[in-house]
Amino acid sequence: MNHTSDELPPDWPTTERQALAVQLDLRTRVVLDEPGPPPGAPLTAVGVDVAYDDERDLVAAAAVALDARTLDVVAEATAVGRVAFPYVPGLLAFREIPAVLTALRRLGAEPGLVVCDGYGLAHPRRFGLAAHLGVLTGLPTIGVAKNPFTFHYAPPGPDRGDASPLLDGDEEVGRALRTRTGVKPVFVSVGHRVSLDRACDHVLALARDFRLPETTRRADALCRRALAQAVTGG
DNA sequence: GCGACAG
DNA sequence: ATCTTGTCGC
Repeated sequence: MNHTSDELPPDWPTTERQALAVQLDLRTRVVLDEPGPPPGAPLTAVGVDVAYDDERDLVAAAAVALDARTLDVVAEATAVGRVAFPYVPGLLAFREIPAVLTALRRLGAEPGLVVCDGYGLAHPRRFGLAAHLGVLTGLPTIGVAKNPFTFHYAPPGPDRGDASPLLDGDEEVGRALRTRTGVKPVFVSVGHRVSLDRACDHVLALARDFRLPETTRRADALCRRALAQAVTGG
């Protein structure tokens, strides 16, 4: 079985300067005026995540497809390759996306929604990982992050479902969403072809039993396994 | 100049 | 992201 990632996309940026230019170009193609898939209806929600071994210059990505109503796993795929870009705040997409694209190609399911680990429009140039992946694939995408990055928010109410705006100055770039009563919120932002209200509805449904959506929990576990297996061999 | 900084 | 023990709890 071939678990090696394909080569990088031909013109993948090497320098920060190139990456910035790509962001400024691609960000004009983000679609923000579609509501996205309706919550409650049949939906294949795909979680994507990436794990690293910087020592060995390895990256492992996972894509896990769930039935959004039952949270059952319906398909899985992984991809292991070389790290494509260093971690630079604001340029995370260039580090994560190549391996994620390979994993998505290998997934035997058509995603109705892709849930990313990180941000979409909540980004210094309004083009985070989730928005970038959406533009490259054409798929509806959202971002769910565990930290507020450089943004600010007033703590949402204490109950599951309570939310407050995630602010860049006075602009709402996402939402702090409480998925578990009394537990730190997650930070939701729009990627591509999904409204913020629906993004939060989907996150709440997917985070039925835990703070993080089941999509990201499954993808996180799988990419770690794939990385460990790649390092160990066999 | 200094601090902050998704994963 | 990753480095890392025990521990409390369902």
